[in-house]
Amino acid sequence: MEIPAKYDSTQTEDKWYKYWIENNFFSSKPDATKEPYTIVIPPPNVTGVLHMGHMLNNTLQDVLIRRARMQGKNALWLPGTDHASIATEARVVAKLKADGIDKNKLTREEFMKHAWEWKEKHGGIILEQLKKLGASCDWSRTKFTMDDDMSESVIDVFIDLYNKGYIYRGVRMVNWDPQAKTAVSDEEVNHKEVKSKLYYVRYKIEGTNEFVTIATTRPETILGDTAVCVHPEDERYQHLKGKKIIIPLVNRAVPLIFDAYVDKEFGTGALKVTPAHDINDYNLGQKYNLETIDIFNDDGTLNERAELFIGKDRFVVRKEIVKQLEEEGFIVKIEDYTNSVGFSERTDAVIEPKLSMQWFLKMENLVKPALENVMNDNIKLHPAKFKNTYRHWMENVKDWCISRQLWWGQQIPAYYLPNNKYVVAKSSEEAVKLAKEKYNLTLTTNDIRQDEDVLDTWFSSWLWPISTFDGIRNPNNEEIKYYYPTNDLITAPEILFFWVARMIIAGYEYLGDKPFSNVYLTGIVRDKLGRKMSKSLGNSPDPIELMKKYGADGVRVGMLFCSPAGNDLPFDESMTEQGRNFGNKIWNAFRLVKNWEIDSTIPQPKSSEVAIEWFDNRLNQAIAQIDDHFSKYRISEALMEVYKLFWDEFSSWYLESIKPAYQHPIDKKTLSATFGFFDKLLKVLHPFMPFITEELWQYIEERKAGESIMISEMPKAANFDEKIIYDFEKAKDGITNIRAIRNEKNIPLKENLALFIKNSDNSYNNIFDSVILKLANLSEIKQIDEKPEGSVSFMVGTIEYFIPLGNLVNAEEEIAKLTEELEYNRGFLNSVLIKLSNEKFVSGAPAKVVEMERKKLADAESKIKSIEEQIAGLKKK
RNA sequence: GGGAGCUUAGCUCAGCUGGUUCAGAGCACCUGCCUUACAAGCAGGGGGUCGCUGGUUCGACUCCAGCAGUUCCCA
Repeated sequence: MEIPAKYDSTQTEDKWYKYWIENNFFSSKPDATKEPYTIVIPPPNVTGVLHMGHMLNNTLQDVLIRRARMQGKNALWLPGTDHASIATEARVVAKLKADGIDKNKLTREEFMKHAWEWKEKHGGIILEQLKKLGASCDWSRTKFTMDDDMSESVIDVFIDLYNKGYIYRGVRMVNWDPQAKTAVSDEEVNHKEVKSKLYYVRYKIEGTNEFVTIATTRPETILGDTAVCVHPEDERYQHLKGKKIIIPLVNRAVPLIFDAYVDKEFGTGALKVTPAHDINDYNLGQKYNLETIDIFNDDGTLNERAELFIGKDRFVVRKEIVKQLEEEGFIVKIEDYTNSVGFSERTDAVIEPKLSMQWFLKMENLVKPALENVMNDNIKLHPAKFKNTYRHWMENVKDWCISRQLWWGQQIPAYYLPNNKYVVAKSSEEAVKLAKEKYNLTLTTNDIRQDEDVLDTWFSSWLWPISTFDGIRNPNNEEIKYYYPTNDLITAPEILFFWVARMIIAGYEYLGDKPFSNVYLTGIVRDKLGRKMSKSLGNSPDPIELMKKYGADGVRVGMLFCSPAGNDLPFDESMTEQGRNFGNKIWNAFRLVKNWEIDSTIPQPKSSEVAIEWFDNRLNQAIAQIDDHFSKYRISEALMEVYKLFWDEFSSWYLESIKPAYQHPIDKKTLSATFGFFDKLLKVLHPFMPFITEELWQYIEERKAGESIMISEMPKAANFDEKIIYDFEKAKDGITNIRAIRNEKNIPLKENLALFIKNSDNSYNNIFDSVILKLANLSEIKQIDEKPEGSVSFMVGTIEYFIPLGNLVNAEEEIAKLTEELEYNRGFLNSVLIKLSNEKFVSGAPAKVVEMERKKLADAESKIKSIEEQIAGLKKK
């Protein structure tokens, strides 16, 4: 097989991906004889397109899954998407609008038809994109959170939790998006610093001519005020105890209450209280039993309860009411002010805290096993620092608002009855039956009305590791029993609470077991300036373009290089370049080896024999280190280990050691050992760089149909001899020193040099002399007792090396160099002496440490002695 | 305002339960090389008072306290 001079990723990636698919390598079925290894994908938003965060996240998953597969496990990576109710519905509404269709004119059924059409057409792009990355998901199992079985699981869970008393309906302050006309979760609110005004408004005190002045950023809510609050110890207001306050414009008399919640220093120390439109005011309202006046419609306009400005938008009213307050003398002053305002993540509308009837899930009890099993490491978070955050959240958990005022999603299975009660049932027929049982009502399905709202998307995805295996509807089915608990979950810390934690809760509630054993939290991909990558900033490269340019392997490696778990990843294209360069290096190393002529009659050179012995040990050592990194989820460090192993150890040292002279053949033994190494290296590399490793592995020898590196066995770490590795390091040191001397003295590599070694303490091991001879291009290596004349020298440990250079040696330069070294060693010796003369050190430190210091002392003394001798020798001349 | 984390080379990060010449890696940088595997490369090299101040200890990058800066979470 002829091998192209350049690696072209565009020629290989699609080819091998197709090959893997055709051979069903990604598919997994329960198999009791094999250990399962399972990852469920964090389902991307069905409207989404691949961004850099997905790239990082899915690369990590693919690395883990490919490695597990090669370790002989039954590896399953289960893919899918979630229905993202708000995002998708917004997208569909916008599309309809563009087509001239108003959502409000459609029935629910009509709208859903449009939405499904949109989903079939545009959803799932992201999964196709993942294939470009090489993702080895079992595509036959692709799930969607609104698939019939998945939806049924969600509804079953709702009904079950309701029947257990965990779900209730209640009025609560929620984050209201007046544009999308739905409640959104805390996580879907972005807080931004906004320049606004602080309005000082005076409220008359009933029955007096006195006023109390409050400060507010939202004067339009004055119409909903039902109290004024001051600090109980604020002397300015003591005399007003028991008085009523008159709300301007609407002339409503409200109580003055005293509560330490108020900050005496802020504004005037007097706070207007609007329980319907501010969460803190709401709490005060609860505490003091205040009236609650909700003055807003769902779209953010004022309603009749406001009495004034009815039908006008909240921001219009803000301007108009200030004008009117000014005219009527209520405004004291207006200051510039910066405050934090919540915006909807989806529509960017200003969030309105709003009281509304919603469905809630009681969290207090459900949370207990989820907290406990993370704290005791039954479920491990990587990095572990997230345990703190997790605990903090779980200990302060609030009830989960699970209803959304949307259509796209699972409709809440609650049915309202004519008697103003409701029942929760799987179908309207069952609801009718329940109504009969519970309230003795004889009804038809036409007499009842199902709740309009849908469930929060997270109320689907929290079941993901269970429902994808049908474990809610059939908790004893073969699949769930085999694959659950899954092994690793790879996701972003941002969703630790509202997805990961909730999956853990659901896992313990429904299967009595954790959903996964390890959670690997990735960092956030940022640009060079440290900004989060986002569409609106336009600072994110297109991953598909990036893969075209650098190859999927290159991008994978580039992303992993600087992404230790939990650390943000400041992305720069130069990293993918480095990844591509690595691929190039592997390619060329392979070409070198592949193109050697073999001559089975020539004997194996000594240098090759020892180099093979060394690399075999070094390889096993590296594999052990890589295993260790993986066991600690240090994926980027595992990659770095492979990178250095291949580039430095294998290419720069091993291949150079065994490389035959130009146009000379290689012996059989060496070549076959080298291909053996290559085979192992490619396997270790495969999880990181699946495409190029497959391409090259197929080049090593003719493979049969259906053979692939991705289903081959991952090399296991064998024992290794540290002494050999150590001796080779010393040999490298020697070679490097000689090369430096060549550099410095401008001696070309072609010119032979001799090397003399003075081995006074007999610690020199000559095992790698043949390699040194070859790589440093020496004519001889000789052990001597007396240093030779006219030579430059260097030391490795306590061994002295000399290279005779005749008149190339500049005595002055040598003396200067040696003197500097002498100074350093004397200083070092001194520090050791101080330590050893310290009585407390000698008696206090462990014997081993003291012994080490004695050895350092002896070594330093011998070094100093030989340097001094050398200097004396040079000076004699 | 409450909580957690981080601060080591120009950049991104390792450095486990204090003790080998322990101050590391990759990239970037500098010098010399187009040496027929690879210039997307080869060979060699420089660079850090481990945020600051104290404490514990024979010994601190490592443990403790305070301070400063920074990030995140919650409010």
